[in-house]
Amino acid sequence: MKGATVRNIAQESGLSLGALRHYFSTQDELLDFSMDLVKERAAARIYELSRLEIPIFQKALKILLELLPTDKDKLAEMEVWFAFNTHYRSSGSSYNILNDGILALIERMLRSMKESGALRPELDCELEIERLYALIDGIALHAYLDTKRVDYEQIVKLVTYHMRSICTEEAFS
Amino acid sequence: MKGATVRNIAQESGLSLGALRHYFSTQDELLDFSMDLVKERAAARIYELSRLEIPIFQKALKILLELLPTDKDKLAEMEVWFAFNTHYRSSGSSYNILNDGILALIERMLRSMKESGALRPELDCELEIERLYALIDGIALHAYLDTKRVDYEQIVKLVTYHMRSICTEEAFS
DNA sequence: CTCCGAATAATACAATTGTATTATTTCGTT
DNA sequence: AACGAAATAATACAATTGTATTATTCGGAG
Repeated sequence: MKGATVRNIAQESGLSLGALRHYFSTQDELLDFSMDLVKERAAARIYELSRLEIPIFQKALKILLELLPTDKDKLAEMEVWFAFNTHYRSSGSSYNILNDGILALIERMLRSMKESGALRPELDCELEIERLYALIDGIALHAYLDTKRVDYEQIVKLVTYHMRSICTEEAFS
Repeated sequence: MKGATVRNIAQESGLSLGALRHYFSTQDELLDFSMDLVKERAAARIYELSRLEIPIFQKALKILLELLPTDKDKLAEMEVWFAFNTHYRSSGSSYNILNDGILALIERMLRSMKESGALRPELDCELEIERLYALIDGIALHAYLDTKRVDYEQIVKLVTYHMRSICTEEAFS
């Protein structure tokens, strides 16, 4: 957040301090708005993905890879997300950073896979939801912290490996 | 980092500005030292765990649960860790926050489990290391972000579930 | 065209904060 | 006891920053 001063934001957007203040009377308002914007965009991206009509295993992989920071843009987005999160935590703001919709997306995905028989029948669906959710965010965290080690190829390998381990043979053949 | 001002730290430690400055001539020095301290303590805790002499499955569970924020203290430590991480990223400091030794610990753990036959033979050990590492940090992240949902019970259930899924039947009977 | 409010700009103000300076105290050594 | 260096304290200074104030410009409705 070091650079997210009102003056910097004003300059970068080509406005003066007064002009910017006309729309956002306080810095917190400005930051809240920005975070809402990021969340809206992410939600829209996720929604689009969930409406794809392709084979279930490929679709699952595609969705999961879209959730992960597999390119510079998403990596930067994640950087921002973490910065905001830390800021809100330490500033005691009441802003709720949660609910990015990823959990709900993963839940729908796995339930539909279970329904269609793509999920191995002996698995506990509830726990698989939590496990996949944690795994995805863990990979995201590692990609964010150590991009060299957890690069794109590694991410694909890991996600594919996990999905294979919970799917029936027929689902990805 | 909002409250980590030189003045606050001086006051909380019962020193004056000048006294504190006698030991740390700059704020960055002070923060670097603090982070090193946190890392040292974590490393010591991890080292102790790795020397335990108990059955391999119980030992693995014990170690993994120790790595996770299963109590207020470790949760607070994680909060600090994230705050520092974000600070260092945005301040352009050259401090290297990486290498907490967790990856090395998990690698040793899984390799010894593979050696002793506790790991299911059909699994890819390299990928299982990365998967478990990501899963642990993902659970940690979720516990940090949403303590209500990912509480102690949930953490135990998830970790146990995953370890069972990669261990042979004999390993945890 | 005129007028009025929105939009923008420039400047000011107070608070915080990192760092520097200077003076004073403490304490072990000779 | 005396000296000197380390330790501590108090104060000062400059920079940054959020916010407030005031003035000016713009653009459309009447």
